[in-house]
Amino acid sequence: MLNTITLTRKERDCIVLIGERGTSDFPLRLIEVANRMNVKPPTALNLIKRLVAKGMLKRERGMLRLTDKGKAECSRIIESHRVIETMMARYGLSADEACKLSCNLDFVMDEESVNRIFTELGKPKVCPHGKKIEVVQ
Amino acid sequence: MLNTITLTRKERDCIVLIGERGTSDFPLRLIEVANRMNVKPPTALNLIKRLVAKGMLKRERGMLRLTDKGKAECSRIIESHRVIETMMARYGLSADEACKLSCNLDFVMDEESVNRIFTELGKPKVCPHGKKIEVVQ
DNA sequence: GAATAAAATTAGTATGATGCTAACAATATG
DNA sequence: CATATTGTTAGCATCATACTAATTTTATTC
Repeated sequence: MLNTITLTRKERDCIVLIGERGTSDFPLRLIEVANRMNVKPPTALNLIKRLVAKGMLKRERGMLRLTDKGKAECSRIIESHRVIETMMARYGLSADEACKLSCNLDFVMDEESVNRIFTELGKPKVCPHGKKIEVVQ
Repeated sequence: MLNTITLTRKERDCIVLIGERGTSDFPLRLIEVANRMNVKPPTALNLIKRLVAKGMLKRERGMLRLTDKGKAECSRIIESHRVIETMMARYGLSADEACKLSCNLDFVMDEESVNRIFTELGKPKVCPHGKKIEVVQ
């Protein structure tokens, strides 16, 4: 069963970007999202508006912050991402390849499936390459 | 590295459908592709035209056949599909869940990565559920 | 072979995701 | 305050997906 919350790939990338790099001290702004995603501000704005409409994101004086729902979704994605990545790495894929492929699955996989793989793998805390998840390819 | 031939998800489904069920005795026709993909004939036609343009498919008196290129691509996808599925099933996913998730990866994964997982798994000949690959969800 | 049925095709339209430029507005910063 | 930065709007474009309605083509059947 796939996850009920439907995100597009770019929405997924945006949530992970904001969730990963936007600490409470330094929340991201539109211009930074645009730059990091290699798109122009109007494109980023469009994406951001969709995430706001989906209840994932809130904007306060230009600052972009995930809502609780957005944080939960982001955590789920990152957890799924690491699980999938780790599984693939154990089967001989390079960390980068595993990461890229994982981005195609992490946001569509349901929690139950992730948990089942978790029990087999042990919960990995970091990516196989030890770096942060690269959201923008 | 992702595969250089870029297919959309529906193109992937269509190639696999034709490759799997279209034997040389009974090649599929447009109407059957439409029915099996649960779309109307014009939608199927559009898809088919794109695959013809990409050199994956040829049409002979209404019969749809994969070209050599299409056959190679289809084989690659199916092989990748089974490898990914088997890997996931070994980590506790149900056959159906593994199949669904695998459909998101099988057509974007490059041969080298597939082969690396192959060496770890042993080349599986069938899906974990022993059924044909379900292309249309 | 003509009539009918089935299949294929065209034309037109729609939606959603992604992306852009150009212009303008709002907000900071010096 | 002037300038620079940032955000926003409007308008447009492309691609994938999908539809209906109408027409044409191809098969089948009488």
